[in-house]
This record gives sequence, structure tokens and C-alpha cells, in this order.
Amino acid sequence: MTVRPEKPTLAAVALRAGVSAPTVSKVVNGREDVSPDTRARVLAALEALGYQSPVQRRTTAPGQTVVEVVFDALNSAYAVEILNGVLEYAGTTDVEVVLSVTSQVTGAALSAALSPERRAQRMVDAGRSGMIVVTSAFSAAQLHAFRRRKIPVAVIDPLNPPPADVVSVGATNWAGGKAATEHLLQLGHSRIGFLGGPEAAECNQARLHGYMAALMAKDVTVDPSYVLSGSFRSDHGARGLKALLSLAEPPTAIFAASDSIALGVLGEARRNGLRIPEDLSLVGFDGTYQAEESIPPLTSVAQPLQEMGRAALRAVLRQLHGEALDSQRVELATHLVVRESTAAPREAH
Amino acid sequence: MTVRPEKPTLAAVALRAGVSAPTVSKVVNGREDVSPDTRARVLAALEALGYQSPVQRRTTAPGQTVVEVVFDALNSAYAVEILNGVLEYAGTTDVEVVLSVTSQVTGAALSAALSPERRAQRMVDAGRSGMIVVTSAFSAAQLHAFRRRKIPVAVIDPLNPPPADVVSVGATNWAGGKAATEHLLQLGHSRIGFLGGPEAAECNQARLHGYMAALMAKDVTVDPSYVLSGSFRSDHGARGLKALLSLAEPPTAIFAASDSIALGVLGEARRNGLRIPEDLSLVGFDGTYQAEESIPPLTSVAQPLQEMGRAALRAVLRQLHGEALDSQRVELATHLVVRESTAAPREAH
DNA sequence: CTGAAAGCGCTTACAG
DNA sequence: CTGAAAGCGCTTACAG
Repeated sequence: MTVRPEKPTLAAVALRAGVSAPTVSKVVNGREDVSPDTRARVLAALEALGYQSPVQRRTTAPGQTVVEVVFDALNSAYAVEILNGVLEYAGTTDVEVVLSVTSQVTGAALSAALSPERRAQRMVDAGRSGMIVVTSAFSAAQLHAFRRRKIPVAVIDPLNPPPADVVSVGATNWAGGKAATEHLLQLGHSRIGFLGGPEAAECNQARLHGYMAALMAKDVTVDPSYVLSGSFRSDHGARGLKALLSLAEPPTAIFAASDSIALGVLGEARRNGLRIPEDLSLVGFDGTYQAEESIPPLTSVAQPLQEMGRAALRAVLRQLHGEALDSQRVELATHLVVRESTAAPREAH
Repeated sequence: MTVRPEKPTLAAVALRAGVSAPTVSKVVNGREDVSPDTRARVLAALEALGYQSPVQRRTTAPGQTVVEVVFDALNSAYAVEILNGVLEYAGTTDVEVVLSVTSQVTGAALSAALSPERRAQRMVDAGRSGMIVVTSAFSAAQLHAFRRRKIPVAVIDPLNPPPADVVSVGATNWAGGKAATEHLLQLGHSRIGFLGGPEAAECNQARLHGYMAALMAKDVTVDPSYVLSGSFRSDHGARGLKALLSLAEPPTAIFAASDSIALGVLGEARRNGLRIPEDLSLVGFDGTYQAEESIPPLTSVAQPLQEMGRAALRAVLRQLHGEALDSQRVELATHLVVRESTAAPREAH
């Protein structure tokens, strides 16, 4: 827990502020009968010594470790798998998991209204031992505010690049993107489309660059009209396929940067009478049960999502206990799982 | 919060136990130097007065409402939708959501070792304001222990019938089962199979009886070999279809008691070259995005899962605030959503 | 093992 | 407004 060893007392604050203990007590408890001048001096001393009133301390359960997991939304198998990993490790380490979701209308409005400092202070007051932030955009100022209050944070696949000193957990996205594309190249495809997630997301960029690296290694030129970033949701897959099919020379294979995107492609293909894999090969990313259970089962780059959840919690607990981290960046291996959505192109020679 | 108005002091406990305050202090703090006899008397007095040590009180954040949501497992769209409903309402009411899952190996072992009383006491010590139990089997003794400690509980679709005085939230399962079956009858099917969830689960029984009611209303005899209960997971759907197809006269339509079961049927049908809906009509239950995104999109009985989550939290908060409940049983409406997995049977006349 | 006494951190009631 | 004094709930150190 590495807290200030000597917990400051009311008397210590009083001494520093040059007032009596009862006066400090009044300020702490929000009484009115204190002169503005005295109040200011006491507040300064309170802040300087980091005093916590019994009521404040009450909200900080000592001994019990509470980690808040923040998702932008809990609407994908990807998110649920990560959560399950966190929960599993939390169960073995007696850690409480508080769950929150930022995309909720009211929640978002509320947190938007809070300054980074106030938000971080809220976490302290609520007794959070640490935080895991998944797929959300956190400002550097916010992450900094947490650090200043000694709340360990780990981010998983953040939507924006985190500051260098924040622990981040992810998968080998570049290698995964490369493996997916190489698989399609090996089958004989050369017109390969890429349907990506949010352009700013680092994990998406890595997948895109893996895709480009594989193409360039085979001297296949990257056709910019084949690359469509947007979101990890299935509607992007449906719209993306529509756009690709309207090209003069549509791709014969698609690498989708998430299984959800791939499922959107699958649905749109069906509506257009395109068979998969006969007319179009399709590779997804994530390797959730969605890939396994889809019809046809999806070739996909599997991420160890549960392991990522566990790794994030492990990193938070390590920081909390003042242990050294092996690395500020934990990167777990992806691997291509070939199922039935990929085959040689029809016009292959 | 309706807590005991006079919070009991160490001195009061000492008086009742006939010992001095320091002795009670030792017992509370787990010191060894107390005779077993004295310890027993003090513990009895502690229990009788409901004394909480400062450390215990510290874990009970006053003002902050913390609700624990307990799932047997977080492995279905059904569970995730309910959770999202809870989270959404929690966000608007400033309630903290602690998440736990009982099916985890370690977690299950741990809670199995705990007596109902100790488990309930843990919840009190951990400062839980209330609990929402989803699809889990809780013993009457456990639910009783919570009630004795004034922790409001709401159960959603419990695996075992809860005691009459426990608030339960569910959907109109009987009506939903009836609607699904009537839809198939109307299309001209008369050989309709039922693939159900756990036999003991009340929601499953209601769906089964709705199915039977619809058949009986049309004077269709219920063929017992057409009714296969088991689990809500997809593997039950795959095995169930296999079993039904091995019958001398297989059904021409199947009502699956969950979308996951239906997806299992879909996969197995595909492996057997059976087209849906041409060769076999299929109705699911739950109406999650899985039904919407499957190929073909699944006709399904939609449950208002998010609303169920919200209703459960609302019921917990009502009890917490000492407000009267409209009903011990909240039952929300289901409705049939017809998509593309149902059609008239081939040999219809 | 037990508890009278001292002490700690904080709050309350009130004199100035 | 301020703080000396009294008091509260609990713990600690130690005599018996």
C-alpha cells in the first residue's frame, strides 16, 4: 500500500497552522464559525500534511483492495473476455472489482463535468486501490492526476496513446496483422482489403502496419482505396464491404481488424449473395467465441484477452505493493487460428 | 439506509457481557489472551447488540451505496445485457457496482467453504448496501442470512425457486413460450421440438409450459421425446438437434429456450446440410444481438434484459430506503420478434 | 486472564 | 471567532 508511514493527526495540523485542535476540527467538519483567514491557513496545513478526517478514512477500506475497471462500453465479446480475465485473477487475489462504463449518457455527462483532478480525488475518496482502463480515451492530465495521488493505473488497448510512464497492456497487434495478411497471400490472394477500427487507436494502427508490411514484403502495392478505418463494430464491416464492392476491382479477401467487423462483412456478403470463402476470403481479429460460432467459423487472429485482463490487474497490484515492473508495456502474443472463412481465390492460377 | 439508530458502543457490549471494556476490545481485535469462556460471552453480546468495530465501520462507506451483482458466470449475451441494465441505472443513481462471479474455480471453492451466515456477514463487513443475484442457486438459508442483516436482495431468473419473501425479477416466460409455439403452429408446423435450459430453473419450466399450453390449445399432443431440457448453452442445442434428428419422425420446427441453444442448433443443422428455415424452422429466446446478427437472423422471444437489470437495482434501492415494493415479483413483458429462421414446413398442405 | 489507569485522537459545549 | 476544558470511544501498558 506504501502510504505515508506517519498518518497525520489533527494536533499536527493544528500545530502547523498555528491554531488549536478544535479549530482544525471545525474546518474539517465544515462548520461555519471560522474566520476566512484562519480557514485558509488550516486548509493549507491540511493539504500539506495530507490529513484525512475519520469520515474520509472510513471510505478507504484498509486491507481490502478495490480496483475499478473502466470500459468505454461493455458491448462486445472482446470487452467481456477481458473483464472475465480481471474477475478471475481478482477472485484468486481477494480483490474487489468495481465496474464502470463511461459511454452511458448520464455517466459520460457526469465525468465530462469533472476536472481530471476532481475525478482522481473522487477515486481516492472512494477508496480505490487502483484502476484498469479499457479501450477508453484518458487524457494525459487525468492519468497524471491519478499518479500524483498514487493510484496505480493500467490501460488496455487505449484509444489514444498513453504517456510513456503509464503501464499499458496489449497484444502483438503488428505481428497479428502481418500473420493474417500473410495467410491470405499464401492462399493466392493479392487484392486484400483492410477494414480497420478507430484510426487513432494504437492497436488498430499496429494491425494496419502489419498488413502493409506483409504486402510490401511480397511486393504487393498497398491500394489506399482498399484501406477503410472506422470502428470495431459490425456496422462498419457491413458499410465497409459495400464500399469495397463498389470499386472497379474489388478485393478477393478482407482482413477485418475485429471479429465484430468481420461478422458485419459476413452479413452484408450474405445479403449480396456472396459466398464465404468461395467468393470472398475473410480474416477477423480477436478470436472470441463469436469467431468460433459464426457460420462459417471465422479464421481469426486470436488475442489472449483473458490473459490481458489478468496481466493488467497483476500490473496494478505490483505497483500497489511497490514492486518493480518488468516493463511499462506488457505485450502478449497473438496467433492466427485458421477456420473456414478463408480459401484460395476463385481466379487463382 | 434504515440502520439501527443507536450505534452500540464497546462499553454497552462490556456491560451486557459483564466484563470490562478492555476485554471486549481484545475480543474484537482478535487478541489471544482471553479465556474461551469470556470470549464466548463477549461474542454473544457483540452479536446481540450488532456491534461493529471501527475497522468494520471503516469498510462501510456511509453515504455511498454499493451493490454487489453476483453472476454464476459472465459468459452469455444474456448476462451481459442484464449487467448493462444494472450499470446504466447505477450510473444515474450514483450507486457503485461490485461484480463477482461464482463459477470461478477458486471463487466457488472459497464461497462453498463459507457458511451462509459467514458469507452474509462478509457482505455486511464489506459494506454492501444490497445484492443482485443473477441465474445463481442461492439457498434459502443464505437469502435468509442476508435478510437478517438487512441487506436487500433481488434475484433475477434464479436457478432454484426463491423463498416467497425474496424479491425476484423475471420476464413473462410462460407467455413467451406460448407465443413462440403459436407462431410455429400458425406457420403450419405440428411436429415442434423443445430444447430447454436446466430443468430446475423456473424460467425454463415456464417456457416449457407455455409451449405445452400452445400445443394443447390446438389439440396437438405433446410428444415427450420432443422435449429435451439440459442447459442454456449452445452445446446443448447441437446435441439436442442430433438427438431429435435421430427420431423416427423428427420435428419440422424447434423452439429453443435460449438464443445460445438456437445458435447451437444452427451450427449443427449446417453440419448436417439442413437449411434453416427451409428444412427446419427455429425460434430462440432472449432476443439478444446474437439473434439479430446470426445467419439467418433468428426469430426469437425478446426479453427486456436491460430493463430487468434496472428493475432489480430499483427493487434493491427501494428496500434499502425502506420504501414499499409494488410486488415481490417483477415480471416484465416478452415479445416475439419474427426474423428469418421460421417459415412454413416443406410438406405443409 | 482480567481490568483500573493512562493515553490517543477527536468532538462538543461554552467562556471569553 | 477562538481555544481551554471536558468528554467520548477506543486502545495500550501493566499490575495483580
